[in-house]
Amino acid sequence: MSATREQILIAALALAADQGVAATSVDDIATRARVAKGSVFYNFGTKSALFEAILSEGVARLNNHLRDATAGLHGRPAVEALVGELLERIRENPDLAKFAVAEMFRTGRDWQDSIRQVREQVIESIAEIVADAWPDRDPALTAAAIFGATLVTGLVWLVFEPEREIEQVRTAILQTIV
Amino acid sequence: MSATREQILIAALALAADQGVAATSVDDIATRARVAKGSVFYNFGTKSALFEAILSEGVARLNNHLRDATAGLHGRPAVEALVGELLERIRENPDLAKFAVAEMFRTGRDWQDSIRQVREQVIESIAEIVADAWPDRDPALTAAAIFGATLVTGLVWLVFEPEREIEQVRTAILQTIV
DNA sequence: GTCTATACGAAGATAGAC
DNA sequence: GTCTATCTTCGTATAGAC
Repeated sequence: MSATREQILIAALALAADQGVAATSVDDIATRARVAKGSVFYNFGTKSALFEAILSEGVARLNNHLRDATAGLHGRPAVEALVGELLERIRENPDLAKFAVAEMFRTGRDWQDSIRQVREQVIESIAEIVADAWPDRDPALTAAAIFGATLVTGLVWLVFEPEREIEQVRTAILQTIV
Repeated sequence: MSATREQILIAALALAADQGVAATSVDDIATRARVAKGSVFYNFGTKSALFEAILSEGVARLNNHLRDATAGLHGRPAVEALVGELLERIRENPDLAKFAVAEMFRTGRDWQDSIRQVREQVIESIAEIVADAWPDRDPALTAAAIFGATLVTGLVWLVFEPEREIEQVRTAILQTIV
């Protein structure tokens, strides 16, 4: 991937995580990425396509990480590995987590399809582990609860109490989830 | 409150929940509310002030409900009442929940202060109950986990699987949280 | 208190030089 | 492949009639 393209992706995600996509202008993105506005359109075509690329590439990586982290595990250990890995991914890329949270429940957006895939894929990954660990529970709703608890706690940590250790956060979540 | 003001608030919240605030124009709000654009500015001054009003009024109501629902309760029953009440509030006003989720972790916004108060007040309300129910846990992080689990599960329910009963959702959350 | 008409700036997108 | 300059549309906000 070219350096220009990379810089644009990073700048766009950072700005959108903080202000939202619509409030982030291509001018702002270009300035922060230290490229000209024309380069943004040359590399991505439209503003929408730029954010679709951020979303789909980010989610593909996340799903791979979740699968690797839980491969071969079952029951409670699988759930613990999953929560731990998700938390580390959020720490690794908080901007992507913020962006995903903000867009997760919207339906009237250009990248509606991309975001739907994100949600379904991630919840589905978690639901498989839940179904295996607790066969008597509703997999989809339980997966949503675990995902929500980890995502919100992780972001509260990184955005408002970054001085805490990840182990502290992981413990608090796993104590709350059974 | 005047009918015009009320219609504007409802229309603005519905549109912002679906598309985000910045992507929602005052033109769109006025059309949906069946009033003239000028009336929006007459009643609220600026677009920002309109959304600040939505946020602060909505959160004041939410906090009152949470307090009433848990008054006099302690320990696990208090947590159950809290989750149940929060879930009902989300069902009652899903648009406000979507709006709050989308804005929750942003810092570069006009209504940054309002949203900070929202988050702190709600998490604080929950943290008090948590501290009482589980004195050995970290109140703030545990509160975040419970809030996140309920909020995300509630919205997954209403947005993507509305055919389910609220009791089913409540049970799934309370089974997951201990 | 609500409307219509309009001023003015911002933002997405394109054209063409280098 | 990246830049600058420009076009055009859209959106916030205001002024003034009713």
